[in-house]
Amino acid sequence: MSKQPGRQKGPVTSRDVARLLGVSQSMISRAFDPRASVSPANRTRIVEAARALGYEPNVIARSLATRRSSIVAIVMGSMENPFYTGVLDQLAQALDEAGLRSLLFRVPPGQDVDDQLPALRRYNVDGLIVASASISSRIAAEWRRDDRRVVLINRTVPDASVASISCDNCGGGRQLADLLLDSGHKRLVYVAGPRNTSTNRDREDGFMEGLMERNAGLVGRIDAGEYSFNAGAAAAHRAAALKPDGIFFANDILALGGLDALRHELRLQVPKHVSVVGFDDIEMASWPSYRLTTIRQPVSEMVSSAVAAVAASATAQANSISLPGLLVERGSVMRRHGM
Amino acid sequence: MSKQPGRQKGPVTSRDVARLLGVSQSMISRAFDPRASVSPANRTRIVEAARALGYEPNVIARSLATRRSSIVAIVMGSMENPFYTGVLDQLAQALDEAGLRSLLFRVPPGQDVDDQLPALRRYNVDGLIVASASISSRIAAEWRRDDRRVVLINRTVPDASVASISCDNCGGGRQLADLLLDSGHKRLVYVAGPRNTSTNRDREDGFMEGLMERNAGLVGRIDAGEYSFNAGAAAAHRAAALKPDGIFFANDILALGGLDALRHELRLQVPKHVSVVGFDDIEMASWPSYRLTTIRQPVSEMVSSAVAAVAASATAQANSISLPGLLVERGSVMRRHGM
DNA sequence: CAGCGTTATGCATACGGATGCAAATGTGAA
DNA sequence: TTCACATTTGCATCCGTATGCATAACGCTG
Repeated sequence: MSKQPGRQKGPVTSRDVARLLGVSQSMISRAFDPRASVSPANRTRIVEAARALGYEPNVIARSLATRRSSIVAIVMGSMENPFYTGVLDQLAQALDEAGLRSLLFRVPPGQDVDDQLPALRRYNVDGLIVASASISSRIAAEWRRDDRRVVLINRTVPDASVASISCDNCGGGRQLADLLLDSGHKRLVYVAGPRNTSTNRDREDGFMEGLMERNAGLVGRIDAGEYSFNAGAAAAHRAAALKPDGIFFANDILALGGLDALRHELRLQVPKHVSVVGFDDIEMASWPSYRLTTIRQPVSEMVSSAVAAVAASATAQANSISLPGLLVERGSVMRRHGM
Repeated sequence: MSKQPGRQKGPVTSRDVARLLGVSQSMISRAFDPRASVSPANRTRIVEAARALGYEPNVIARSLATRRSSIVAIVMGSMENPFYTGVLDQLAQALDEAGLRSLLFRVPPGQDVDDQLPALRRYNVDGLIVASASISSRIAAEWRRDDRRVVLINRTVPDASVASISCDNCGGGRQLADLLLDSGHKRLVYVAGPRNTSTNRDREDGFMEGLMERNAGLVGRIDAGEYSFNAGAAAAHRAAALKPDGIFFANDILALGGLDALRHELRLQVPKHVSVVGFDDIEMASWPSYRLTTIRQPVSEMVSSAVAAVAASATAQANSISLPGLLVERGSVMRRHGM
């Protein structure tokens, strides 16, 4: 039970450094703020002493005083779709490089994102990146009022205060329509994802427009209900009944499930009997068993834009940007005879 | 520019509630602490008033006062291995259910985890769950001293103060050895993952022991270098030169890459010409194109144990637990003739 | 009704840094 | 040398909640 002042209990604080150097605590604080005015000599002394003592500013205390935290919340809806695990991975890394921490929120399926968000504000998070889920404009407005940025990935919301970064889902759908038509497909089926997602809506719209512009149409439309491998397989069974020669699955994970069902359960050859295309270009799409032709979403660009948007100064205009997807042709589409 | 006291700038604080009710701020604080003594009548009044005003305790301020944060840091090494994205997903969910938030740390490849950890302490995180990476015992000791729990998933460290949850990798390796031997395989190859991972070491050890107990051996050992699809494919090429009739890849993602290379690049049939087994049971292992026989790690149990361990009271003993894996037989192993 | 043990409440202060303002110091021009 | 002005520094206070200690209110027993 020695009570020497030398060995304190807790971690080193700015006051410890101040005492050692015989200066005020404020100066320590300022020494770590690049914009503050501290004489160069003292700044050096302080930084050295701080390192010697093992002092690191306490982020919590700082956050209490400044009302900002350098923490960005990442809200993920489903993680079933591998596309979003990739996004998450890159997001975490990009935020880290921007000096921001990521607080991860998984929204349980069925739960509403909006309900979780008030809890988030108690953490003073500086911003919010929402992937694979949406958000009400009421909530968005609240956050904006507090000067907290919110960025949606692949979703949009009719409110100018929230930034939104998407792949050009509509344009991608068109490209796929052109591809299938150019290679002579006549009996096309669209397998839709969840109704309420803008990714699904835009891809479908683009595809249909592309078809209609060339006076083509669908032989059928199947509702897969959710973005998952099994849903894709189930949809493939229903699609097969329509004798299609080409199927556009609303995303890759559906397409992969569909492709496997087509080949292994329905004994159909892909692309010989049916062509299959997807959307996203998840890693597995390139695996030799699949070689799926698809649209690649520019994930890195989307992630950098998202991070730039949350980190943006308050005055910056929140805007929606849409990045073009890239058609990646692999082996799941075949040129049809007699066109 | 009205200056009415009614409409404040910032969020509602405990003092606002106190003022409204004409009681002290401490009472508000205590009303939200189940162990504190507050008269039932007042507790009710306070909770109601709080809800009416939209008051929510500020977690940052609380954290500053209590030195705890209800935040757990999840440190992930590589996210290339899909197994860990599954773990992450479940972890985030389980922590959430335990009332804990997850701060996600991605350790860039090549970077040392230890270097990142001091930064973490500035966030007052209550605990640390490390997956797919290790940690030095010096750091572990520091955290323990501050009464911060650290839990390793699928790694161990020679220090009793850190809890460690693993799948019984060794036992899994044995099971696979038995399976391959029982089904008459004679020319076995082991494809190793990263040298410094305990998962790889234990699986290999278990496999070799299983082999040796029955006087069998390897026809060769290939070093894949890392846990990735492409590394598996590359390893398969080298393994094929050895004319094996069975290959144990240190984990599923390697096995999948290997399997595809075997089939599509080396024109070998699996399992007819070569049997293939992996470890983890990632989702893709069950896809019809692969139907990989593998050992399933009990992810849910591992995750619950990990969460229980970080949430445990300080007095609880940190211990290492090892959960058995389950052999999942699918279609990538064939019974060999003449045994 | 006095005397005592509980329970409820308020007061004051701590947690660790940030920051507006005033005081002190330094610089240059006249 | 003196005064005006810019740069450094320190003081005091705030951010929002938790909590030890003292006090007030309450219930019970004899």
